[in-house]
Amino acid sequence: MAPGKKRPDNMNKPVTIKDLAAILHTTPSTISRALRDKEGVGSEMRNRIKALAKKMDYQPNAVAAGLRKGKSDTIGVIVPRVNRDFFSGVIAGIEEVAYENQYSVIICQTHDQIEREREYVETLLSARVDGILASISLETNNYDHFKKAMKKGIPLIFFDRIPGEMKVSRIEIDDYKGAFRVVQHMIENGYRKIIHFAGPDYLNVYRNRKEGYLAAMQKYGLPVEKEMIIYNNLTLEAGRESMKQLLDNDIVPDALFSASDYAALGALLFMQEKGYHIPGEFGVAGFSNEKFTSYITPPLTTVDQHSREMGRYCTELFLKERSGDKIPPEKIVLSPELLIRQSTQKTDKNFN
Amino acid sequence: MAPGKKRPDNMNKPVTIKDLAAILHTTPSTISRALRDKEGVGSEMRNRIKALAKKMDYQPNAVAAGLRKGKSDTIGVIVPRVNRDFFSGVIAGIEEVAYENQYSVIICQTHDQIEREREYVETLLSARVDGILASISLETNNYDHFKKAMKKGIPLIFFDRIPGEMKVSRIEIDDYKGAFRVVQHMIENGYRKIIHFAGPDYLNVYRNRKEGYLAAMQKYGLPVEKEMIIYNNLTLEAGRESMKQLLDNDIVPDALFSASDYAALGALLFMQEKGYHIPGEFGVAGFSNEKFTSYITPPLTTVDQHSREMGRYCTELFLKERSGDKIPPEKIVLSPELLIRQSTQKTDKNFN
DNA sequence: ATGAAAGCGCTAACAT
DNA sequence: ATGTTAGCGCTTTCAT
Repeated sequence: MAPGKKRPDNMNKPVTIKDLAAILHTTPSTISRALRDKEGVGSEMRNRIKALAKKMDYQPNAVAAGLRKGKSDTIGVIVPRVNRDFFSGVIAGIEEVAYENQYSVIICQTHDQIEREREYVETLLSARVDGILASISLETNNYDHFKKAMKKGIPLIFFDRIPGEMKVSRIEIDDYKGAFRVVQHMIENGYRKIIHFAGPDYLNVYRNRKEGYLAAMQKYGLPVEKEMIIYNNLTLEAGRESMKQLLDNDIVPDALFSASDYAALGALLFMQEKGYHIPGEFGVAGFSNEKFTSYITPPLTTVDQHSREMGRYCTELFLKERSGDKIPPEKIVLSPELLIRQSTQKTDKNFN
Repeated sequence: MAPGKKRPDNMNKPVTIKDLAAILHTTPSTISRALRDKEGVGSEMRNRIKALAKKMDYQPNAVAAGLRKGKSDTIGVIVPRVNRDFFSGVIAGIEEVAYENQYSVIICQTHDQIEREREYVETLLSARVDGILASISLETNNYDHFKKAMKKGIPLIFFDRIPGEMKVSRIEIDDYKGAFRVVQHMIENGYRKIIHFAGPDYLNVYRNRKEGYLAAMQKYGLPVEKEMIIYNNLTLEAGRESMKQLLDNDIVPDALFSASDYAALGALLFMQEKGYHIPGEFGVAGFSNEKFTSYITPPLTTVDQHSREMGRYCTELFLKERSGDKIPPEKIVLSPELLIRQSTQKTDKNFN
């Protein structure tokens, strides 16, 4: 050692259980047991150990423990984006239950890109997370990366956006029912030519919402022309643009059921600019119950997806699968909640 | 071994570099070098190794590597809540830069509780994260847990909500300037008795917004009575309730500058219900540029905090501090952006 | 270019 | 109640 060094033995390296053991003339195993409140340590010894650990500012090393135990006490969560009310609601729910069970949560945003999704699955597998909770990206139409995770035997649970072809546990809401109810409500309120903004058909949620829409229309004998179903990427801008194109093509519906609140908002704003009265001349309903929907004018009819509960259930599903070897996949379906607001109250005198 | 077992040697244990080494009659060190593209491996050997790794579905174990290297390639992020547009924006920014630099992100929500904040700091230290990015909870008035992290020498960077007394790197927006500008704008638009919804004074952001408010009022010679500054918890409900109490006490201001968009919205809705015209009879401005602010009627004047940029800068600050021993704390101050919308346009004929 | 050896910090099986 | 031993999977000297 060169001269001029500081703190000869108190180098700034973190304290380990070995250090503690040396000081107390005992062994690492005893320290380990004491600190984790395992039995097999005398109460006097236990107290001395805990006191010393505190005094020396001992910091357990979860990485080392993880390596040894073969688990990390960490859950990986994959979502398209964190800044959607729905997803951040789910995350909040996941985090709550995880916290209650001493799990950490690693959050990954795919930005709706399959490539990022792939890389994140790799990262999570490398990190040896104890489970993966995922909602797939808009682009995801191939599931090899998830199948790989399954093959490794790590619990994998999907929520909301779910790969159709995989046999895994899942939790979703009844999108079909939610859509059916919205549209039924609109029809009963006097709307007839109701168009639909849809997402990609290979995503269960959008397919089901579209089916619900179609079923309701059919039940009431209302025709659905091809042009009445518009596929777009469901953003605010897309909603506005789609609406514009419809009018430009002289297609004038009297209502819209959008698979997304954002696209609904875009259309709503556009129609208002064009001078249409909402809900009098044009009714609008969305899906997801984004926070803004209740604050806009008029407040937007939408469907609540119980995001927080979904997150909680999802994590509970994981906890159940965690230990159990080969529990058959479970499926939970939550009931959506129709939130009737002013934007679809064509006939209600109170609103007009 | 009992009979009836399956796959005698191909047990379902994950493949390790040792396994690969045995198969290729070489050693773990060579495998490790090859897989990580370190020099010192013949190109033919390297190819054979990579091919085998792929074929055997080898999954690197980041936990083991982390233990060995003493780092985890993970950043811990602590926020009050993920489902605020501001925080989820910051998270999005953090995640972007982290991803570009092969870092994972662990997200922790304190729910604005100091106790959770403490526990999460512990968790992150145990997990041996390479850095902590944090925005403190509403309750946090003691910083021992963060000081502990600092003492361990792990990079700690605060954003937005910052402990006053600590000498650490930080990134914030100029809340004072933002508030000053809003209030100045309101005064210039003819509002006189402008009240303020404030958060706790020990949080820099709220203190600064209040100071900005006071400075603007003073500059224009407008008196600020004690009753004109209302401390509440800045939720929608609190905003509504505070407004109600003011009116109940016959205090009738002609405008509100709220330190939070949510509280501003609560007050706005309440005043509308009471029949006040906004912005004609009552002006309202908020702070944070939550998404809903531009969709409500009337759209809410507010201040944008450049959340995404803040997240990006914050992570870049971490990257800078990561290796460098004892770089002096840096401080970045972003400029807020005043978003003038209809809710404060008292005198603008276009709006009334 | 490759191999041998050591060890990161912890836990758990097996003694005593 | 405590100690001994072994090893999780990897990276990194240090040899050769």
